[in-house]
Amino acid sequence: MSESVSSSRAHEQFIRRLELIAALTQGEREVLGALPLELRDFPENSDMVSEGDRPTHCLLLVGGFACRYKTLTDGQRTIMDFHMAGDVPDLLTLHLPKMDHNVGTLTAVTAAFIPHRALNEAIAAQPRLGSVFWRETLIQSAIFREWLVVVGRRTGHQRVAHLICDMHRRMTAIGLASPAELPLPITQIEIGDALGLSSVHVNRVLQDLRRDGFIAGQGRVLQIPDWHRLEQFAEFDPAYLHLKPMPMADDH
Amino acid sequence: MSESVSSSRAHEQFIRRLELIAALTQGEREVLGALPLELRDFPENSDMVSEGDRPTHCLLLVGGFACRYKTLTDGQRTIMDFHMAGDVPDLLTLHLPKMDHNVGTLTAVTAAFIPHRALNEAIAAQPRLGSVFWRETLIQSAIFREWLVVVGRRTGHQRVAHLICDMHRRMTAIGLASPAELPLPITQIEIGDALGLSSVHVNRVLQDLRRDGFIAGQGRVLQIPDWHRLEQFAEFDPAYLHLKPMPMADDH
DNA sequence: CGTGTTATTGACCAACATCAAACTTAGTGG
DNA sequence: CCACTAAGTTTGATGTTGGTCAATAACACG
Repeated sequence: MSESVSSSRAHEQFIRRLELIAALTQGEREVLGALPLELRDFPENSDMVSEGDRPTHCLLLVGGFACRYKTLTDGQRTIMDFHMAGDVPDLLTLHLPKMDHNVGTLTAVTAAFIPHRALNEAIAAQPRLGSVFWRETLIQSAIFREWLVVVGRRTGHQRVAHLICDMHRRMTAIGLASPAELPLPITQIEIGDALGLSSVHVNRVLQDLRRDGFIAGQGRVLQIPDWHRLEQFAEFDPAYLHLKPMPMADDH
Repeated sequence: MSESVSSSRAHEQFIRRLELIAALTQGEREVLGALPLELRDFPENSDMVSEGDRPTHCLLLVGGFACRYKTLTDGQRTIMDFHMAGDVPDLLTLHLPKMDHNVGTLTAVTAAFIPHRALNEAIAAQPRLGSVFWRETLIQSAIFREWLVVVGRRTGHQRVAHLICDMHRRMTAIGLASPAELPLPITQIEIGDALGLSSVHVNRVLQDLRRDGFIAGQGRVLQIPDWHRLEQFAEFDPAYLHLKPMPMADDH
């Protein structure tokens, strides 16, 4: 059920993920590589952290997809963000001890538990790591702001297009997608929950986008004939992701 | 145009504001009280920080109201949050140097400039202050998440009611509102920009809320006959503000 | 080969946008 | 103090986006 290693694949993923948003020194990489991790598997559609929890660990996603969501009194849920390998969705519990929302899995997930204490010791040993973690939570914040604009002001078609662009950038950054193919691991219901649309409407929007040549491919693996065109349509500007320039960026 | 004092009213506001979200030691208060501040006035409806800027200072609001917003290509704007005395809306520039949105004034504003360097020195002198600032940015983040739910999933009536509850809590916390009266310094246009509604619709919604006894008073000073009823209607749960229990809380 | 989830379709309806105009208010200069 | 102006508020008429309900079809899984 659990296992403890030093500088495993999980460590590497975490380090590579942080290097997408900040440069790391060798000393910092070493401290990160020595973090104690306990791997654990979660089934599809289960909660990893729940509203009201006061966790003593953070969760590093190693495989699979998760989302951050709230459930309303009438049972509706709002998905506020998606998470994937390398993300630590509950990094905020370091300084906001009580969760005010849930983090749940979309697919089966493997995650590594990192004790708060170990993270704080890492920060103490390499203070700049504190800034990197802080920065990571600020980028999260920037993503929420951008989604606020998307959900508040754009049409259904633009919202769906924006979500596709967003996921594509993030998945490409960690090697899970390519300019050619985007394997989206989320249902139309979940897309609706994230964008404030009904699943019925999401379905119709996807058909329109397909008809208009913005997306292609059936099932959950999308091909996008013209990224530039899609991004333009969605008014997608990746600046809010604050990623350093990608190695194999497909920018015009 | 500018003035430098030690432990002015601005310092006190900042300290009191931070004490709403975290306990401070005497040493921490002293370091905060010694921060170099330069006061400056901004006219109504002007930008204090703009998208693309790389500020070397942070802005502490001392008087007046401001908002955080983005402008879309078609000229529409989305307001992502409101700010008031004691807030440092661009605290995030400490670790996200390039602004990805604007901060502008709603009313005439007095703000104090604090050099990044001074803030970093304060953190170095009292490391727990770093955690407090980090926490402050995390609460900002929690507010964005909550608004995401509100904008994505609630009716116009609930959105407006929620905004009123939100502003009331925050303004009461710093002494700008009471259970009896809420002097809202924002136009219906701005309410619409914040909630993803047209100003026409906001106007009709306000009339409905008035007719149904949720709000009273004309002009921009609202009276709320029954806070509990309004909060229930809005499904407002103040947990996301992460404020410590208020001295004169009006909880049931 | 059932059983449950997801995707799709159609019919109908409500919330909210848009457009345009009138009205109110506050501020400004004479 | 009064006209003049600009911004905000209010009202009405009309159209569109996207929701809801309900049923069917397509999958995935054991």
